[in-house]
Amino acid sequence: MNKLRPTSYDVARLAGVSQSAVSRTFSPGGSASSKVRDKVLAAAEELGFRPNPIAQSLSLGRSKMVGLVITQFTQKNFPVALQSAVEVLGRTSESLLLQITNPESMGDEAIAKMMADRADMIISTTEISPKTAQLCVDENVPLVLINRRVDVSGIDHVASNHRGVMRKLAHRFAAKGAKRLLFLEASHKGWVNDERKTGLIEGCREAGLPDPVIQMSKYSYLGGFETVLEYGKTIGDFDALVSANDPMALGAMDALRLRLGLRIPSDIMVVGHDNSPIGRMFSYNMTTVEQQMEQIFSKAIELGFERLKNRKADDTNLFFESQIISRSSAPL
Amino acid sequence: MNKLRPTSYDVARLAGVSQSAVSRTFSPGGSASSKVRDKVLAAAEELGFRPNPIAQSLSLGRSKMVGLVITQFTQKNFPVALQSAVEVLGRTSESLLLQITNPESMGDEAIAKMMADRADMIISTTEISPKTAQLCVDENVPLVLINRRVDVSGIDHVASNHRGVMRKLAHRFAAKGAKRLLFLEASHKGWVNDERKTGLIEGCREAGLPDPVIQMSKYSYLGGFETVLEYGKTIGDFDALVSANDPMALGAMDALRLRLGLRIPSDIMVVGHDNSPIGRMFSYNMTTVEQQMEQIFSKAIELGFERLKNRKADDTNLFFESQIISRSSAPL
DNA sequence: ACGCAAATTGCATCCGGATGCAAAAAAACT
DNA sequence: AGTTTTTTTGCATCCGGATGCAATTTGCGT
Repeated sequence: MNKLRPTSYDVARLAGVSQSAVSRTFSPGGSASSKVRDKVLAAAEELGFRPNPIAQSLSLGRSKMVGLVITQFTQKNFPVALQSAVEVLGRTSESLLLQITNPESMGDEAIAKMMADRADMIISTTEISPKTAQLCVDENVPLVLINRRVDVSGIDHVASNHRGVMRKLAHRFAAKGAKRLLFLEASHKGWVNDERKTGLIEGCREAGLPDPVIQMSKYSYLGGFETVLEYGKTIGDFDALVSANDPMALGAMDALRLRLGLRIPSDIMVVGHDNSPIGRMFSYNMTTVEQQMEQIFSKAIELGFERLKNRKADDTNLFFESQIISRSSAPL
Repeated sequence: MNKLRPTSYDVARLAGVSQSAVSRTFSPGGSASSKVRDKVLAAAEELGFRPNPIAQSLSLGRSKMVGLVITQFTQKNFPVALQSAVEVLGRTSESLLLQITNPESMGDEAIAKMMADRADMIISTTEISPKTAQLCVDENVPLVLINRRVDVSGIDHVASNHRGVMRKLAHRFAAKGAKRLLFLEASHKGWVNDERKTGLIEGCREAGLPDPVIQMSKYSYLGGFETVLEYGKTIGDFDALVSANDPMALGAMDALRLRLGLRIPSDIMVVGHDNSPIGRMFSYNMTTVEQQMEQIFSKAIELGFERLKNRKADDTNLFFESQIISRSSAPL
């Protein structure tokens, strides 16, 4: 019954060689004659032997696991991000260790848990305190932040060019004759929100538009809905509404159409952010901005590996261009 | 620079005790006098010592990791399921090892990878072949399937009572005077789809309604949309449309309202499935069915632990009651 | 204070592979 | 064949804790 898994010693005995020979056969650069290798492989096959990854981890000092700390966004690009990470990791021989954090809270605890679990590197999309970041640096655990900032040397950052795409958006609006823009920023602020806001303002100035009105809103579908209602009919004074994320934009659309009786895009254009699947549905068909999530994760993991192998001295700070996806809520 | 992490030997040396004393201090049932324990804890604190989980795994033969194999559903309850799993695991001292599979493919490969990674147990929401299931049994890795079936002894199953809630739904429809029901089943079939269909049919018969019409549809928003369009105006002959999942239901709603000009619920009621956040938005406000995901995951993990401790001889086959969430698309 | 049981502590070994080193074997060169 | 160089191979040890066993200490009873 208790059929224990065979070890390298079992294989060695059956093959009539030493345990080291077995280990070398299964190691990429191990020197073993083809004669020995064949005997070992045959014996391994017969016993169903697979090297124990835990023993390997202990011996090598590497766990072959990448820790991913990700914020939970029920409606946003959470699945997309995860999917990207999994796909990228599938190509390496790493496994995925996951922690999920609440969007409002810091990820420090989650990162600490990853360190305790001995993840080889940590990729995080959560806010993080400099103290925790420094801890990673001290312990030589590569940490790569995605769409977040922390001012600590030894940490890599990969992000979308949030500012750039928003500037481009402003120019597109200008080209369409839109003048007065309303920007819905998230009450739960952060670097991304700031970048987007700044980009939009910069773009408006460059294009000769007046500064957009900045309006704070609760970060959710309901938040966007209620914020628009508070404006009431006066929201018609704006030519376009730009949201820092999709859920708020969707809430705004529903308030504009269902409650205020405005038409989109003729009365007011709406642009969301992150290309969540919801916005693609026909009843919204919302113009939005898409981040290159897969590329971002891919690069993040690559950077982590470079640090692991000590091939890096400088901090990387990389940006990927986002795409504007034009749909009927704002034909840009 | 290369500040290696301290080991139990370092702590032992500093505290002036043996390595075993350190180990025992950090082990739950270890016998250590308070004098020694204090010295060890002080030394550990000073050095920042934390037991190496990899070494523990090797020694204990347990990895303290739960493997979760989950199907990717961009619009469905994927985040909910994951969140539930993470919350439940947070209460144990396990970590989460994740694999994501394509909904159309088998999870065998993912399960094999989990076994290779030496997960203590595997919780899966993917289709799986009996062969792979048997492999888990043979290797003594507890496998618990969620909302899936496999006919192998030694595997536990936890699922929602899909059939039961659909029967209840039929009764509710009957009470509202609805007679002719249309059931949208997913082209990508499976046990869940069958259970839902069967339940609805049973419920209709019990309630004295005619059998529902079963219509296959592509499993997606667009699938539901197009399927409804194919019916055209004749879909108005039905009193209610029930979908095997949310995305199809949402697509159906949009087709009904935006293309066919029907009113929901007065012309036709619509019920989705899984309570995805989208359905909650005001423009849909869709009646749906909610599964007790957190309880399901919690139970699944509990069952896994019981098998790990050999406290189980029989196969468990457990069902949790789902809730009907009544909203305006079908006020039930 | 003495005897015995119970609790504590250290020693040695195990978990399963990886690897430096030196011995042994094979290949290459006079 | 004799010698040097290159590969193979095995031995021994390490990675960092956990734990059975025996030795030691402490506690309790009289």
